[in-house]
Amino acid sequence: MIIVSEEERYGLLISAVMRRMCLGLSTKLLNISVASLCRTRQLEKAEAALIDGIRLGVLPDVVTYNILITGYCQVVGFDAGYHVIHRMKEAGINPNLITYNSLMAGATRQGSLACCLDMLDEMLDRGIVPDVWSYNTLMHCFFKMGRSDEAYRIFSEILLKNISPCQATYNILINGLCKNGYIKNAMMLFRNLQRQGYVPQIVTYNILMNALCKLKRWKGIMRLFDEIRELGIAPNAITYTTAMKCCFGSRRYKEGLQIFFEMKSGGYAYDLFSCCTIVAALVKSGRRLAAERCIAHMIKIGYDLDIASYNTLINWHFKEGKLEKAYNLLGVAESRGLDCDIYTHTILIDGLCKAGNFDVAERHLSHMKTMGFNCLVASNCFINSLCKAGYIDYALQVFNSSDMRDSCTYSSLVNNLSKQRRYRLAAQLMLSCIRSGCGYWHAKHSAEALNASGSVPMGSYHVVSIPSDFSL
DNA sequence: GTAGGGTTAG
Repeated sequence: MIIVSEEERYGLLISAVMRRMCLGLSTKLLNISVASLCRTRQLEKAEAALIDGIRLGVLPDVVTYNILITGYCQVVGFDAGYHVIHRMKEAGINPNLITYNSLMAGATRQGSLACCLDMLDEMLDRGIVPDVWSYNTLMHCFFKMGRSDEAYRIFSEILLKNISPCQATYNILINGLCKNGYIKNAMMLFRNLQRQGYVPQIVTYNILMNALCKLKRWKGIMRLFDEIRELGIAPNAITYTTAMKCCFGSRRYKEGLQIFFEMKSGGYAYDLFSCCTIVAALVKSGRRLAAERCIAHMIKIGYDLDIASYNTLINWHFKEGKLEKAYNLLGVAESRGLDCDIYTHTILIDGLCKAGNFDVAERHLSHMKTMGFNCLVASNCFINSLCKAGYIDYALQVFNSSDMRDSCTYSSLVNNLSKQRRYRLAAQLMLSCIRSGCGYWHAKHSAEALNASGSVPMGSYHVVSIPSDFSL
């Protein structure tokens, strides 16, 4: 038996407490550093920090592993995140509610409903009670997969189980309804909630504004935008970007730029998203100098450009007729490991067509098809440029050999056929456009074509004068 | 853990 004095006993006690305090503090510090590395996608460094910690006697806890799981899910994918659970078990740490919620979020991000449901099952098997966030995430996952009915069932389950929905629950519900085409229902739900005293967040307004933007409902958006200000809710960069996009999308460049100036004068740092929105609009409306100024700003700030930003800049070079610069920039994007997406290919094809390089454009179009991309817009660019360059019969061949068409496809053909006074064919195409449910567009030549062909009663459409020397 | 950017016709 070792005899220790009273003094020694106190000393040992104090040192144990100190060690524990130190350990607690250090694990917390370790977690902060791992979290910050994971947030900046530096997983290898996060792992190195973990190893260093263990070497120094600082053991990771459940929080450390949960942070790692979130990081792996975000950077690599769900499987990599799930793998961390095995490491937790080896370290003798049990996964908790946050572990499974993070994994469900990871599964949702990559659109895997099966994994999301598996995580819920595993959670229940372990006797962990899901919270509002588990249900929020599951609801989000169902909506993301287009399964609105089941998503709504999860919302009902939240209420049935007497779990209090949080702000995000309603946001996810409203967003899910909007993204699945139930914008009217989402709007009604929003107004009903407001009548019941629900105070919407800026996120809620952003979701609704974005939904109306897709419908090109400019007035509706502006009403919401005014409402935000009346309620004293502070708009953020997303609100401004969405409002601007809607203005630009409906060709209200003046109003869009006004919002941009309001954002600037309000001291909002305009980020990469808003920069791309503005540059794209300036390029499209031919405001060359303003576009250049904005691009110079983008470069000066030193944003970490992603593929969408490169697409914006590549498109700018093409519109300026600088093909070589466009290709160089594409090379830069690829060398940075960024994958070209549907926009990149479409922009390339459009750029090639506008430069009159139809052979290469056509080859790239078939290459795009073999890669499994949806080529509707790219094909429309090809058809439209062929028409404008006078190769309208070849454009018709391309049109007839493909079943991909929308109102843009018809619009290009009808307008250009009408310009060549080939009204009969133009009218036929226009009617088949309307019959196929592609929608209708307002164009001088389309109306001419219809009126001239006598296919529909005069006055049904926007009527314009018909050339006096016209004959069918 | 919920919201925003980039491509075609008129």
